[in-house]
Amino acid sequence: MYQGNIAVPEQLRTIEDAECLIESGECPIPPREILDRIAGKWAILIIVSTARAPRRFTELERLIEGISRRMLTLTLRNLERDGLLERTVYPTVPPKVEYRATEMALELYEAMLTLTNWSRKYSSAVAEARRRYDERQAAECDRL
Amino acid sequence: MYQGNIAVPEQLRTIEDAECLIESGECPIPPREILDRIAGKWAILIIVSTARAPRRFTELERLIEGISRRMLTLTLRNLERDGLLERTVYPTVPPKVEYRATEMALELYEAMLTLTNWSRKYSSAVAEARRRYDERQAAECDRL
DNA sequence: CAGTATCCATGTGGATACTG
DNA sequence: CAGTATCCACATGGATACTG
Repeated sequence: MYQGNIAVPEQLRTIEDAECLIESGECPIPPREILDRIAGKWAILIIVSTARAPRRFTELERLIEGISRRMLTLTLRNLERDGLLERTVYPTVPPKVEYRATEMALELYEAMLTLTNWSRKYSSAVAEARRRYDERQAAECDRL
Repeated sequence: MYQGNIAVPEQLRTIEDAECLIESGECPIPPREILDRIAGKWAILIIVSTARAPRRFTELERLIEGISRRMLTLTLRNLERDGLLERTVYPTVPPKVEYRATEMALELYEAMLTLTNWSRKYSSAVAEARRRYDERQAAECDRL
């Protein structure tokens, strides 16, 4: 049995309690939205790549493999709007714009690491569970 | 300045380093997939509501407001496949099926709390950032 | 350079009729 | 009861031509 101190299930008996934490609560911005923001394919990558030094638009476009111009723009705007990215425009010709992760963003990234740690800890267990599940499905299929 | 010990930016200079953590790495299941799994609107709610006691299908359908039958089924299957949910079938008539969160799932939920904590800490800062951003946009619009 | 605007393909998810 | 199957609406996201 797992003996760690998971505080939450002790307090959360109902789905409403959980929704308080996940969906709404007293916060102006519900946690759900935060999750959505960073769950996107690109946001975390942008935060990380602007964490140590300011980056320019084209630089990010090159760094982040596979991102489209559209998605880069959209994600940058959203992150900037939420105060996770600082945008500095140098009014030169040609224009120069730099993006840099804010401290808030760095802490968010740190929080993300808790999840990646879980992932590292259990990834083989999950893989194993999937293998067994798929095996059972195949067996089921054969039987019919 | 933020003085906490964010370990990662120290180690992660390039986007490739970050991708190691977020996208791939040596794990059989990349963290990205885990994020995708729980980022969905319903997964966490299901995990929480099956955390303290087994729940039946219809029970979940009633508990989790707004979920469609289709999404409930899909999410349950995915969670079961990943070993996050235990599915027990009682071969009675009518059938009875119970779902229960595994220990792995509880730990995942615990990890999620780090994010909701961030959210609680910064939600007003984010809201404020948004307000300012939108205000600037409106002013910009007026000027044109 | 740093975007914006447009078109289009695909995926996601709701509603619901049907079934063992 | 516990699903499955089907249809459809909408959002997401890629490619890319164009612009200040």
